[in-house]
This record gives sequence, C-alpha cells and structure tokens, in this order.
Amino acid sequence: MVRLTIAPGVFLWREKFSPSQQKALLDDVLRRLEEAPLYRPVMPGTGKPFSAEESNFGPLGWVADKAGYRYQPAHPLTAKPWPAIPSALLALWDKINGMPAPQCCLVNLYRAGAKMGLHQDRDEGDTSAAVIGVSLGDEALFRIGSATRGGKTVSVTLASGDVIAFGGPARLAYHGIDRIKPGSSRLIPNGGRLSLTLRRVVKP
DNA sequence: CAGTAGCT
DNA sequence: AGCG
Repeated sequence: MVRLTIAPGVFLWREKFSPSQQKALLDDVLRRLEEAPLYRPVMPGTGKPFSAEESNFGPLGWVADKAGYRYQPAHPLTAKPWPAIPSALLALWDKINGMPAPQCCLVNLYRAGAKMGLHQDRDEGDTSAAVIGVSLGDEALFRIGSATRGGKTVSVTLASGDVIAFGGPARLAYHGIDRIKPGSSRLIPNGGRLSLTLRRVVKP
C-alpha cells in the first residue's frame, strides 16, 4: 500500500478499502446504525446544530450537547451501549497503530451541504495513538493545519475507501471538512459521505 | 473569560 | 480571519 505524507504526522492511503470492501464495510456499518441511530448533535452553550449527523461504535462514544463534549458508554437517545466496532476497522487500526485497540469509532454522516469546522480532537485522555479516519461515499474536501489556530493548512480530497491518519506531531492538529461533493459516489443510498473515525480515549 | 466540532 |  502506498502511504502518502500530507504533512508531518499526517498520512493518507488512497482506496485502502477496495470497492467490494467498501460495500461490505458500508453494509456492516448500516446494520450497526439500526441499533445506534444517527442523530444531530448541538454545540455546547449555543445549541447550534451540527450539519453532520453522528453516532458511535465501541466502548465509548463521543457526544456533544448543550452541556459540552464528552465520551460516554451509551447512546444519548436510546440509552443503550454503542454497538461493537466493525472487525474490518479493528484490523485497520491494528495494522497502522497496533495495540491497544481503539475505544471509539465516531460515525459522521455528511449529506449534501454538510461540513465540519476546523477543530482539534482533544477530548481524549490518551493522545499517544494516531487518529484514523475512513471515508465512504461522496468525496470530501478535508483540511488540516497545526495544533494552533491560524496556522497554515493543507487541503486534500478524500474519496471512498481512502484512509487518513494523524498522530505524533499532528495528533492535536486542527482539521475539518470544508465541503462534500454531492453525487461523486453511488455507494451510499440517497448520497452522502460516511466518515468513521477511530480513536483511543483513555490510557490503558 | 471562553467562545470556535458554529457562523459570517 | 475573527466573532462575543
């Protein structure tokens, strides 16, 4: 597999999941989302809704509501534990990061027009492992900079099956999704992009 | 005084 | 880029 270096600590593998693997992973993800339905989080304080919809797999899920950002073991609407992380994603993590296993797989669904402002993944007590993201469906314009706001940023288009990882010097880099390219993939019913973000949350 | 995974 |  060809690993591209986007910036120090930021790596990209194009189509690391083949089309048939993408379809299998999507089916697995959609089955699990029946148990843990997507919902629309809101910003702490202001209550402004995200444009993306979210859910989680794994022992801990990242949630946002008026009270703040946090990890919790159960779905905020159903109160049920999050479904397990798909085995294909655990295998991917093991190849890139090794042990210990990820504790969270945040699922983001971006339909046409959805985006995600520049932010840091900094709600984790353990930042020693890289964050790993898998893209399914429509292409997205991803942007990543440094650990401080206002620094230089680089943009890259993420397509279905692509895998991005940022760790080490880039683990706390600001990053976000500027826009989705509607209709660029037929993988997801009704269109859109699913991002599957793997993270370690607490120290072993 | 932080806000900022939002918005203009 | 910078807001309140």
